[in-house]
Amino acid sequence: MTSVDEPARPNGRIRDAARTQAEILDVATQEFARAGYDGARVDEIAARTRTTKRMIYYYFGGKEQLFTAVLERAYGVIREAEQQLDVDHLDPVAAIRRLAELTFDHHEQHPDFIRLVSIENIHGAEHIAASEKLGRMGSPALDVIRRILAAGQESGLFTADVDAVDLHAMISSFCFFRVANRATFGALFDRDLVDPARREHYRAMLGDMVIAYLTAERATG
Amino acid sequence: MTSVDEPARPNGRIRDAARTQAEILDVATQEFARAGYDGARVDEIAARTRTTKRMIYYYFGGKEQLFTAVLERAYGVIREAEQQLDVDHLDPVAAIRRLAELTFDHHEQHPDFIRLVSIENIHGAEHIAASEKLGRMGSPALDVIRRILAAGQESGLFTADVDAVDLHAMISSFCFFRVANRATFGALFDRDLVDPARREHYRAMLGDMVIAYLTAERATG
DNA sequence: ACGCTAATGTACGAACCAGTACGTTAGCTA
DNA sequence: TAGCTAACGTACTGGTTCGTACATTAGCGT
Repeated sequence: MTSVDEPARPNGRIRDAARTQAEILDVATQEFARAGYDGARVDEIAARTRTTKRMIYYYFGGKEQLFTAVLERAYGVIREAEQQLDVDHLDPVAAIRRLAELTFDHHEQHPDFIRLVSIENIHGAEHIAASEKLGRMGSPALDVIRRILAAGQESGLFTADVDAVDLHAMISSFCFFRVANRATFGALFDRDLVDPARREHYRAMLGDMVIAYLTAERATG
Repeated sequence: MTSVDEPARPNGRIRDAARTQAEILDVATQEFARAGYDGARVDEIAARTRTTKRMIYYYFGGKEQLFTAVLERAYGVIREAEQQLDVDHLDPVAAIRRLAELTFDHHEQHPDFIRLVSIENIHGAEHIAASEKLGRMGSPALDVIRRILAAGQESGLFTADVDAVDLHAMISSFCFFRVANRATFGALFDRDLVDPARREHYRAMLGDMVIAYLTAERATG
């Protein structure tokens, strides 16, 4: 199951704080995403690591703090992906489409992240509030949107009355819904929103939607 | 707290199966929405009704079936609202906007419903799968969208390559996200998506987005 | 008025689960 | 190589929580 990458030590345990912590976080991410906060079992997380429950409390303090740490890491990943984005050489329309597609791709590739965010919302974002790290963590995507939006609006190409935060909400909502509500939507409407065969269709649909909204002809007033 | 609407019977308990069941469903809806499926407490639900835990098991069988019953009722409410919709006298553009606004309003007015759906998605829609009622329950909104879309596409007014299910997903995603992710979005970006002061702005934004997408000028292909 | 059953209440049990007290050892440092 | 401490393991507990066995009664039908 797990790839053998530890130096073949005959029997005794190997001490590696960093690896133990990372392993706990990996398994905890899966377990929380699988069952929700209250449905997740600390014992189950421990059982699926090479260490014991004792270490979860040793390193993280408790179930609440463990979930917070899981969230912090998950948000860190998307922030990193956003930082890779380089659209300064593109015109506003292409740049927005590129940004939307990056969000689309990331959400699709990280369904566990989506589930964690859904779970955190059920609990009123109390873990985000309790985390210093998440408060400080800005959003590179927002900065990018701000720049693109300014350029597009100044040139008269973008006619919509939105700011960066609202546009980010619009893009995220489509990407998020598709992954988060896959189960109920599929059960009720018999359509798998994450079917690979429909992936390009939805990816284009998102871009078309955002561009159409931003560039639509509007009554002057 | 609760309005006094029972016939002032001096002391003894009053037997009313329908009222007892309805009361259990009301409280269970709140409790599940508050804490999630596993976070919800059967004892807590019982304590907040005028009956006892025994009756929950008597009428519903167990926690799982209770949650299923809660979901069935919640979906029933939105289906009913959708059936009130009458847009046959409107042109396609106005009709779509009306439909989008109805979805927007219903989502905003029923945050508990949104939370229940989020919770159900965390659990892979297993309760919907277990419910016969929810399988049979169609979607009036989908029928309406189908009719509007056909009219709009035939007249050449709508240029987008979407069917009713996809358009429903697009509209829902914006309405759903705004309510479902209010907590995390607010915590991270310091913007309350459900702030009443911004309500009209987002309502218009949704309509503009959908209309712009449907009517955008497209390269003929 | 009488009995029958749906409806209701009480008290309890068994399993589960987060968290901890206590004991052990790897491996670095002087 | 002695000793020190961070890293780790085992075994347990106390409270919680779903579910049920058993007892009771309201109120309808006849």
